Amino acid sequence: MKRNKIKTILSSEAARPSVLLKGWVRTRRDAKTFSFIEINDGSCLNNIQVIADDQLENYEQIKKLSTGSAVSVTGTMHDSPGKGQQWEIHAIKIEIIHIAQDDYPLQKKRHTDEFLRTISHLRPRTNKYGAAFRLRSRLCFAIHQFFQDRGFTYVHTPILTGSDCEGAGELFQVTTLDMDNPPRTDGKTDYQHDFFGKTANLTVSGQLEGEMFALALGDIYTFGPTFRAENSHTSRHASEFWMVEPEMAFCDLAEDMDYAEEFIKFLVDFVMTHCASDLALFAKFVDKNLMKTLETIVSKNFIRLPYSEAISILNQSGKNFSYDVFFGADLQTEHERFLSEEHFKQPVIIYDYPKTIKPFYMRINDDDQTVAAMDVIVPRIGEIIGGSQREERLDLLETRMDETGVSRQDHWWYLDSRRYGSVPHSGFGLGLERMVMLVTGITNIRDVIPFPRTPGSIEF
RNA sequence: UCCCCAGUAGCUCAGUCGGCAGAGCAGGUGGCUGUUAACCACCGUGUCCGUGGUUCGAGUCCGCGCUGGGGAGCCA
Repeated sequence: MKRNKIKTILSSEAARPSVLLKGWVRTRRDAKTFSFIEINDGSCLNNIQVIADDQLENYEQIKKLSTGSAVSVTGTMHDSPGKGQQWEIHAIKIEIIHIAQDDYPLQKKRHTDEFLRTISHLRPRTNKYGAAFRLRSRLCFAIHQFFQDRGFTYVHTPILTGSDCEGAGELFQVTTLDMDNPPRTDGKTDYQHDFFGKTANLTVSGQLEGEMFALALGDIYTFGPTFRAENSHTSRHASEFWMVEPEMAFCDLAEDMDYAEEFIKFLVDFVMTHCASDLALFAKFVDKNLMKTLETIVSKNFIRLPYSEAISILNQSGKNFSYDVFFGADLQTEHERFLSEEHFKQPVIIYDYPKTIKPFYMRINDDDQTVAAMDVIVPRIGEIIGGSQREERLDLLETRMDETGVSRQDHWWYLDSRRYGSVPHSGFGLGLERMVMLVTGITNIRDVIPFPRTPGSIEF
């Protein structure tokens, strides 16, 4: 007999004559002639209650089942007379697979997130983290569905890269050289002897390679791990995270913003529809306003605000910001929070930023002062999407590269795309973890990554 | 990298003015009960983060360090 998942059993319309469950004991309570055992198998948030009668041949062993122990239960399904559940299982046979040691760190009460981070290998066994990682999985599925339904091609851009000047944060270097005794030329490490014959790094973005495929396959997306060696200790940054980067040919900035808004709404609506019970946990224990926030995102059109107007609103707000606001200044966290959380109280897309604060590949607008860039700002999270229309005009792109100190020689292949059938195209990047944070209300990125990597921390 | 806060039992935390180290939960034993973070009684638990100093005396005050957290910068 194949095992039944608890999710399937609990959602049954009618009682089944025979079930086989395998899972872990969450809690056990003894009655006079039987024992209540609550079992969880990870298929859903809820436990199933098993009634173990003292007539079972191994009842003395069953009474020793501690929290965390693994069991296999064969039994019959019945309406539960107790409160809190529709169904329960009357055990015919309980096979003890393993009894957890009594120093099992997870208790039948609330733990702090900080403590659970020190036991990342066990925390997915808790309600909250189980829900978070199930939800993360569903969100990844939804990301693929959104793009596949719209005819996008999934492209695997490289994780090892020879490019070292994309300007998106600090890079992790990858080498096979003997770090205690590297080959040297003129006193400096000679990377001609390294594995690839030059320096190599972990990717900080698949965008440039993604553009090459958009200019061949039309609409593409990348979705994979991304690495930043920035020494930042905040609740929103990790050294290893996942990023989704769609890239669309024949697409301008307005259409790019349309896609970004439609995408976020699709993902939020998807989890509201398909992850209702897990979401309910977050709405109850993590963020009381969660459902209201999500409904706002799905129902309201995102505000679209040129950067110059954002500057005006900030200057007229009467707020005393720590950082000055003027045309040419990068928007700080306090400014973004004011706009999305206080002024508009909903997602805002800010676009047409000054070229001086944006990278070389963004398309210059006719005013020659701004570029066709856009950031999607959401309450509580801040920037969740950053994107732009790309500069498709070879001469303007080369000028921008020279201005910003990006090597034309190293990017010869990138420039080739502007020589052979160059077309307007656009794309954006969405941080998966920030999306998980948005839909769960979890405030620390370390709690939405199974085994998070941050500066000074790579246990597990 | 900068600013702020914290570190006491397995976990969550209290510890007053510098004067014998505490509670709840978890664990153990017994009892009770179609129970729901079950309940009741009893029992055990310490490098008070480390280090140096002030003091008759430091968990408590001071210096340095480590670890964790919050915020900023940078960004997704």
